[in-house]
Amino acid sequence: MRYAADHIVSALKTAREKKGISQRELSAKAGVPQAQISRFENGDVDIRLSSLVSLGRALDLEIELVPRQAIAAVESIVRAITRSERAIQTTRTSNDVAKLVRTLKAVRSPDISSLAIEKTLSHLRVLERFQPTTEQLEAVKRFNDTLAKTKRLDLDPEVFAKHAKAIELIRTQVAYTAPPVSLPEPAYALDDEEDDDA
Amino acid sequence: MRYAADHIVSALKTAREKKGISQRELSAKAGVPQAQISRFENGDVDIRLSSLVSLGRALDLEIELVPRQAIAAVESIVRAITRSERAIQTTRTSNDVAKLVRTLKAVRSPDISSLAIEKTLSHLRVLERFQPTTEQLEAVKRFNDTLAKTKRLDLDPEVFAKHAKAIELIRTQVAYTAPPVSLPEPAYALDDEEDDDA
DNA sequence: CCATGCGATATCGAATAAGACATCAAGTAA
DNA sequence: TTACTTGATGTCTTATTCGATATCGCATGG
Repeated sequence: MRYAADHIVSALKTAREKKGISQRELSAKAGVPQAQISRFENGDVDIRLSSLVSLGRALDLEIELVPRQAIAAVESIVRAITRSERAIQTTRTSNDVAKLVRTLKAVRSPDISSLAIEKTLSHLRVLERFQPTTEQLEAVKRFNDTLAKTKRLDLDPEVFAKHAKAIELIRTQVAYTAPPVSLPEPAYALDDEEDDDA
Repeated sequence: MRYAADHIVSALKTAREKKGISQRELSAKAGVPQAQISRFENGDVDIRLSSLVSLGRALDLEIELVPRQAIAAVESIVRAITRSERAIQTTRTSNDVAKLVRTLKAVRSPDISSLAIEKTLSHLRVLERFQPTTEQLEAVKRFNDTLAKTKRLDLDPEVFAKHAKAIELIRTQVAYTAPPVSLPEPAYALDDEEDDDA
């Protein structure tokens, strides 16, 4: 079924994804069955307000009625806040960084210097300590995707450089803008074969 | 039934009332049965999102998901806009002014000079030409309520003066801030026994 | 290969919103 | 009084969410 509330539906879904929690976790928090959440996110059901509020609350979102005149202003505020929100550190989101670390370590290409790889790895170590924004995490994911596609075989040095540059930029951003608090408990460890600090 | 969405419910109800439209009118606009709107406004039903959106749209309101961090800012914006919104001119809202005019004309009290009454009446004439904000209209309603309560008998001159002062203030505000457009068509006429312009 | 976690689906019964009426009491205007 | 409007309720029937539970295919990691 399609009903005229797509933006709410997709907003809730992306909110969940940004928090990096699964439908089952959200289900536990909100007290709404996972099956129901799935149906809801796919627009299969015309959700009731009480359920919507429950789900929203579990995601730190409130439902507001905004006058048409004000929605531009409101959305810009919301956008600004959302953008600057740190991604909640979970096993899942940190896995994106960990995964990239793992893959990079496996790269053995004649066209890419191990020095360049080391540099990127050290940037990732910084990302691990601070909490990157969801926006920044996406760059990590893109890097992962690219590496997955090329299967680490014919890795184009140009492409690699581009992604590496992106990571470096993020590292700089993070170091300057992220709160200098270290993670309460690193969800994973980087040190399996090296141990130098950046 | 009570479910945790009171603020939405009451917001929608007051929005409708501020527009001065009846449940039946809203029903026609939104395509939702009047009975359903009544039950909804009383919190008797757990409304579905599609209905909520329909009702909201008919009232120029959009549903937004706002991060908890942002709701203070958002609400302040919404408040600011709502407060300064011109009341939609309908038979109902203009009746508030007309009613006050009628009641005032009927006042015959030894404690209140007819001059004071005349003055207020002339202010009301200005209010009729311009569109007062909903906030300002409320002062008119309050005056009405007070007069209704006292049944025009033992009207306290102090109280009268206070309300009259409020109306005068509004008249000044309106003359300065309201758009100098006259109403497309005055929903009612003031001139039944006098015709002097202010 | 096996275990795990993910989102999507299916089924079923119970609860309930929705829709289409019809009133009704209270207030209000003529 | 009479006529009209408004919001609230009642009563049907139908449609659909909801909740509980199980399962599926898929991807990932060991």
